[in-house]
Amino acid sequence: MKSNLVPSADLSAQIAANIRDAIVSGALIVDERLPSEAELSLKFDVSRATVREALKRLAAQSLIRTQRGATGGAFVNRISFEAAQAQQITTSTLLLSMNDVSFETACEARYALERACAPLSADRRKTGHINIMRDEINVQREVGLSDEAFCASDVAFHRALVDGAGNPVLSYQLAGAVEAMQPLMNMITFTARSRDAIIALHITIADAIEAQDGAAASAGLTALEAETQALARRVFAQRSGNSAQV
Amino acid sequence: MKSNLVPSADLSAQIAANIRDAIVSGALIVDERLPSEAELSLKFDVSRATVREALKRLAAQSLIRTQRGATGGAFVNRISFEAAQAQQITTSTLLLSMNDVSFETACEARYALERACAPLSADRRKTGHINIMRDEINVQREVGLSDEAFCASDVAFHRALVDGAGNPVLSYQLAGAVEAMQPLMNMITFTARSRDAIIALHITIADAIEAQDGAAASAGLTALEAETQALARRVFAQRSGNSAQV
DNA sequence: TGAAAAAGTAATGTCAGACATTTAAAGTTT
DNA sequence: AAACTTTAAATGTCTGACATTACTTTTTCA
Repeated sequence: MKSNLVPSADLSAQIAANIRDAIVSGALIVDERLPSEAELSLKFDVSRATVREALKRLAAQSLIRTQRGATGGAFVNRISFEAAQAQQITTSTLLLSMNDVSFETACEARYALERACAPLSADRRKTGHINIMRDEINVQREVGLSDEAFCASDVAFHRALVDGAGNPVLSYQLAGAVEAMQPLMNMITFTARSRDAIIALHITIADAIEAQDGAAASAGLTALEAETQALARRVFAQRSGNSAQV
Repeated sequence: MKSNLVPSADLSAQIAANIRDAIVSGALIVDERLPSEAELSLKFDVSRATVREALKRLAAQSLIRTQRGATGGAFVNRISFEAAQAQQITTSTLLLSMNDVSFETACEARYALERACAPLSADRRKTGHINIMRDEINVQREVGLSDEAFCASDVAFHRALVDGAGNPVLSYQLAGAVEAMQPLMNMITFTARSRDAIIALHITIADAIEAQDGAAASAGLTALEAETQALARRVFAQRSGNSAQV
């Protein structure tokens, strides 16, 4: 852990980058304790406040955790799939909402990635995954269900499909794509008829996954993508046609 | 932007969460200026140091940027695909290295996701993407090329393939999967013979993409995955067989 | 008059030192 | 031996000061 820092940035950013490099490169291993704040401030020749700002930056990325008390300090964190997923979802969601990504583009990406999981999920899905999919389909059938709840159930359905592949890396990657779509999906009003169409395709997909027919599941996802894109086009066209509401 | 904070966590974490929620919910919009540190410290009734720690947490996630000077302050940042990608790569890389994810699992995820891009890329790739792929194949042919350089070229090849789909969301998502694999790939020794096999498949894939034959490109990727998995098995088996080196 | 120079100002960046709080370990008492 | 107390070391927080930056305003003077 050398102290060769890049100038022209905040000291706390430089120090954070320095320590981050040490973690990424493996010079600092999981659960290893960093020097105390006082020691770091000596080492980098800055005040304790600056060291703390650097450590908070790292904590925000789940790279370290801190403990108080006599044997406390900052420890290299083992990034969990859960924490990484949460971060990825936040980042992906903001990325889509801030960069005028079209519904079409995001939707295409999501279904392309899901199709990648379908054959694996058809192969390996457990009974639990099938059950979740069936349950969510029943939720989606409920009359009087709000659009938000319908979307949430949709997300749960698709996550079960993805999880069925039994590959945590895939589940992690897909979480961002699927969850980040939700705010965009929430902009859509789902009529009873469009819900019926979606539910029918969900049943097709669940059947295919249960029958371990990957090709059929992929085809179902393709059909669902087409249905969703068409629905979105209708909704957006109607909106811009009626009231010119943003 | 209310001040109803969750207890039992650091004040700076609570404040960061509060402001983060305001950004994610859209209460604070892109390029909007946050109150000054002094004003925030009044508002949340904490010291300026604590406010600064909170702001550094947000800066570490690219949610805000800060400017010095009279008209400076903290501004809501428009997350760029580039910044999001860099974060995702760091997170994904650490996730794989820290959680004993098997080569097999990571490799499967990567190729599954890449196959999702292949048909789109075959449809839409520009000449530039083909050129990059051809160029990287030539790099991979160089004699005396180090394993690291070979892997780096491999990554560049596959990123060109993914970028060919012309979907920034897909490119962003895939960047994590492809780049995070590199450290794992670097553990492999690529013999001249195994390089030849990989290069041959790269040529098959590049040809298929150029011919806009998505199915052939997918098939090429499947073959490449099988080749890579087999190679990894050979290398790891040999290592555990010979010297009991970690 | 007008452009350059100087001063003003408001913000972040950094520092120093103090105190509060938490936690585990060491020591003491019963 | 168990329960309590003390100690020590660490992070968490506060206060106040000064440094630095960059925009705005004013002044100077050609």
